[in-house]
Amino acid sequence: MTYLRPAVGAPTASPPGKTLMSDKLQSLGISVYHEIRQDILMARLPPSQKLGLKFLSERYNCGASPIREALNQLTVEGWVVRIDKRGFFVADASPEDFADILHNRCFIEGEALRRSIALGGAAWEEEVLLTHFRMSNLDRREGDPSSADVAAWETAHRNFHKALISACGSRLMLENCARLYDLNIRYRVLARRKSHTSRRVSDEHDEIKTLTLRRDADGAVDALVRHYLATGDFLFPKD
Amino acid sequence: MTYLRPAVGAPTASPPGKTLMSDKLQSLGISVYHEIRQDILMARLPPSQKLGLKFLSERYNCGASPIREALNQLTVEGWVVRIDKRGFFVADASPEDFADILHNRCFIEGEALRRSIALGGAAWEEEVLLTHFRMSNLDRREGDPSSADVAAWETAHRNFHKALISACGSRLMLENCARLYDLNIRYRVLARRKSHTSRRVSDEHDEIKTLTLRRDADGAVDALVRHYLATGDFLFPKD
DNA sequence: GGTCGCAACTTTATCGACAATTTCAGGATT
DNA sequence: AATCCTGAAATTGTCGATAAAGTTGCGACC
Repeated sequence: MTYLRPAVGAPTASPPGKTLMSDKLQSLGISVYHEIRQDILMARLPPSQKLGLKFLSERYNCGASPIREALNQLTVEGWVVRIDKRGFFVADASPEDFADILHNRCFIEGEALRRSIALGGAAWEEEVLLTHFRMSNLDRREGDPSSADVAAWETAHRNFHKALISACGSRLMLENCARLYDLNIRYRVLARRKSHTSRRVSDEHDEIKTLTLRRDADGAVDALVRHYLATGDFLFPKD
Repeated sequence: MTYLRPAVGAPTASPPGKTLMSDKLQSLGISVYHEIRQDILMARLPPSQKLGLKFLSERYNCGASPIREALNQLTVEGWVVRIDKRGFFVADASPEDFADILHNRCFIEGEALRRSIALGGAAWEEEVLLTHFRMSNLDRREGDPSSADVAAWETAHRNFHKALISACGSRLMLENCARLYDLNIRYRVLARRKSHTSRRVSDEHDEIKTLTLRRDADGAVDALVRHYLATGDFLFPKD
């Protein structure tokens, strides 16, 4: 019996020749974890969806053990809710939850940016400049973007925001921000709106970048918070 | 075969008569999770300790599956580090890590307290008053406290700090604070100092309570932060 | 004498099977 | 007609066994 299985979405044909013994083959549980996480993030698994072990075993093509492993991790991270002896469910989504995420982002990421501006050195400045430039290039393309373009922009956008706060000096803060960022993506997908194409988001990013590199902490944090709040209003106008 | 096992630390004798079908019997994985977590918190499992499956299976008297389940959750929470295909280890501890926890506590819990003071109603005020009173009573006992006393004080202390911020209105903030609180306990235990008996901690708690109930947000937050920083200095004087 | 490589041992990751519990549907009773 | 049992089906939680790594120790070779 073998634990190997075809990579996700890849053709069943194996790569030529060597099996490459320990070459980066992560355990099954971890890769399934990433798959499920992505599916929840992208709302392919909608909120409150029942996550039966059998259903998931078939969907992700593996045994129940790796599935349980993945679900456990997702439970702690808040993507999945577990009801003892009754199974797993995709976490609910609500406007209140979204608002909570939004305000926590403003609060924590604002402080992280402030500290980065205070502590960041030349390498940090260059990283901010670079990631912003890369994102801007993708921004320029108009028309109907392919899904590959969207994915590329998503990555560039994440890298930019990550770069902004990367010099804050606190591991816990960075982890927190990363988690909040992902939680937020889910709501962006659920609202089925692409904020980056419909608003003048690139102007907002420009402003954040400029004020940050100018070491204007108050201005940069203010711009960042306004950027987030504007996105929030755009996604859920009523609130 | 049965999955039941004697409760932790309890005599092997089973309760008289009925097996009480679904009465609150949580799954094995979850109870083992709490046990391991407590052992790490209390440093009975020291930092960097290798957590072999066999070792844990015997220590907690169950199969490997519940152990893996528990370890996975602990990994996400940061208590345990997992190295792929190489096993699990108790997370390292370092002065830098402690400082990070400390500063994040000051920052987040300070804000949470501020919001509680702004939003809290009569029920919140009563809760703060009550939990403080209960802790104060335990504070008075001098001499050599039994371990039961210490545990009771620990609980009362947690409840007081929890009550302070309970009206902040943000689930994420409360979760964050709870996590940071626990992370901090570990360092208190590692430093093998009981801050509550060696300093005038009760005075600091009094001050926090009084300023909070007076709705003096700036003063209360300042007192809280000073309280944390003082504890930090006490535990790791050099930093 | 030190380093490299092979082989036995140890440990992790996974699977399939089994037990305990929940859920659901159908029928009897009030 | 609505409610409450009852039993079957489905699902979760757990275990022991197995495969595929990693680790260690010993001997050969430079």
